Amino acid sequence: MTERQLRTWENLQEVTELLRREVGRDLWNDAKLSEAEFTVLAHLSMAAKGTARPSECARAIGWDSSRLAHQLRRLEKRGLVEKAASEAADGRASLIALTDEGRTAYRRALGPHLRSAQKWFADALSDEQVNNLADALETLLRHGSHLAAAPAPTAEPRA
Amino acid sequence: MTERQLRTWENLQEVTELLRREVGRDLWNDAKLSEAEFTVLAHLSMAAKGTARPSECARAIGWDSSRLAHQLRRLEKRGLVEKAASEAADGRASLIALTDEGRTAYRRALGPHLRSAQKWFADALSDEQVNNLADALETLLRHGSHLAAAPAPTAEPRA
DNA sequence: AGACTCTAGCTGACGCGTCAGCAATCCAGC
DNA sequence: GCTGGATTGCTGACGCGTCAGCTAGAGTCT
Repeated sequence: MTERQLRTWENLQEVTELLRREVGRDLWNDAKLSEAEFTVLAHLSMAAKGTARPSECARAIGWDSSRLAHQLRRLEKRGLVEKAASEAADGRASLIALTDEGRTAYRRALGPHLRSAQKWFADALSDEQVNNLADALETLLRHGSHLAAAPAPTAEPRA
Repeated sequence: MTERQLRTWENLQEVTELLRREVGRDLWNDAKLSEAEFTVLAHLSMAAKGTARPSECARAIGWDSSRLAHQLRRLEKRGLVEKAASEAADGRASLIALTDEGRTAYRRALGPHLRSAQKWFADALSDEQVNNLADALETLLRHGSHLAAAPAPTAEPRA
C-alpha cells in the first residue's frame, strides 16, 4: 500500500467511527433507540402487517441470525416487538411482530434520525463529493462481496 | 436529504461494517489480536521505550480514557502490557509499558494486517477513486470535528 | 424406515464501547 | 491555609456483535 492509500484507510476508519458514535448518540437522545434497534424496527415497519420471519428479516438487513436473535430478545424485553403464532407449514418457522409501542417508537425516531444523518453526513458534502463517494463505496462493496463469497485463493471446492 | 444522499449514507454504513468485520477477522486469524488491541500496541510500539501515560495515549489514538482503561485491563490480563512505576512529579500519573510478548505480538501482526487492509480496501480502488475518497473523508472529518466541538446551534458560551 | 444433510432458531461466553460516577491529585484565587 | 474546580485514572452496568454449539424440523437418498 502506498502512503496515500494507508492514510485514506486510516481516515475511513476514523470518520466512520466518529459518525457511528455521533449519529447513534443523536438517535438515543432523540428517541431512546439504538442504531441496532432502529434497524430492526425499520424493517418490520416496512413489512406488511409489521410481521416477519427472523430468517427473512436477517437476510434483508444483512445480519447473522444470531445477531438478530440477540437483538430480538432485547427488543422484546423493551416491549417493542413480540413473538406471534406462525401459521406456516414449516414447523421451524417463527414469527415476530411489531407492537403498537414499537411502531410508535419507530415513527417518532424516523424524522430526527434522518435529520441527524443529514447534519453529520449530507450537509458536509457537495453533490460531486457524494457522487464520487458513492462510486468508491459501490466498488468497495462489490469487491468485498466478491472476496467474502470466495475467500480461498485456491480453486473452488467442486466445480 | 435526497434519495442519492440517503443511498450513499446507507452504503457507507454497510461498507464500513463489512470492512471492519473482515479485517478484524483477518487480524484475529493471523495474529490473535483484536483491532482495539492492535491499535494500543501500535501506539506503544511507536513510543520511545515502549511506555506511555494513559492520558497521552488516549489523546493520541482519539479514545475516551475509560475506553482505554478497559482495553489496558484486557491487555494486561493477556500479558501484552504492564504497569510501570512512574517517576513523574504528578501523583496522578501512571505509566504503562509494552511487555516483550506485547512487542513481539505487534511485530508479528503488522505485516499481515497491512496486507489485509490492502486486500479488502486498497486493491479495490483506482488511484482516482482513492483521491476522491480521501477528499470526501477529509471534508467529513473537518465537518464532524467542527460540529462536535460546538454542538449547540446557539452562540458559544462566552466569546 | 433409517441415515445424512440442510435450514431455522436459539443460547452462553466473551470482548468491545458508552455512560455515570468515584477517588486522588493538582492548581488558582482568596 | 483552604476551598472550588479541573485533571487523571479507574470501575460497574449495560447494550452490542462474534463465535461455537445446540435442538428440532425438513428434504433426500437408499
